[in-house]
Amino acid sequence: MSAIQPPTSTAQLMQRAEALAGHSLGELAEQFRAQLPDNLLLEKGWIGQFLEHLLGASAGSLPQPDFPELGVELKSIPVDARGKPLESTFVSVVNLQQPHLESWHTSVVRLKLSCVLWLPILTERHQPLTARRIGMPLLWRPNQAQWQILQSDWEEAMEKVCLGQFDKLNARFGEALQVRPKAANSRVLTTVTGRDGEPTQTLPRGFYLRSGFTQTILQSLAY
DNA sequence: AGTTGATCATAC
DNA sequence: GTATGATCAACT
Repeated sequence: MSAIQPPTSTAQLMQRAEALAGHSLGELAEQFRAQLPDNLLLEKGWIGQFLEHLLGASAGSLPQPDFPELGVELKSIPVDARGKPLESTFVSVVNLQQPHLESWHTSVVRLKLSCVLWLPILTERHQPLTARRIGMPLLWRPNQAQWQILQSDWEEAMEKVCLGQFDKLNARFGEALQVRPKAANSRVLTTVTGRDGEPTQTLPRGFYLRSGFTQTILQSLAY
């Protein structure tokens, strides 16, 4: 795959993204000489990483937006024929080690969600990767009500971390932003501080946007 | 059928 | 192990 220069403006990024709309992953893979994986199960993040390349993203695996100069985060989102998200959206890992050093204002969650370029992937169950088409991109900045929900969810989760309540740090909390495991498997553990200040181990977690929240974003911006 | 917990690839 | 990119599969 040839290297693609980072976009110099958000407008240019949007132009690039709009140019992808309507094309199938098969077409784009052929055009850019990329090798589509035989099995998405074995490379779950392939589509997202492919689109990053096509649009010139540069942040790599750093905890910052995909386009640092523009402050724009790219999210590919599988949607059905009605435009409904099929999955939740991973945002970032949860800092379980130093939660007291975290604040909402400087959090990676706030940084990444300040401006998101949603790129819908029209997806049907069992549909081959090559046949899936890119939808129209949407640039989203949270409104005041959305920010309030996100901050509230984030603070609720981080409070549990600060208190060492890792048993309560599950997917049942959070109106828009939920916490779920984020690891290679359930045997992966990370060292944290427990309820009584003692070192203990727990499963790494990540922040995810619930699909219902994402659905309202996509629908409100579609008109 | 929607949600929660589990899992896969890769770079460093 | 921790960060990125996510989807799968079991459970309710």
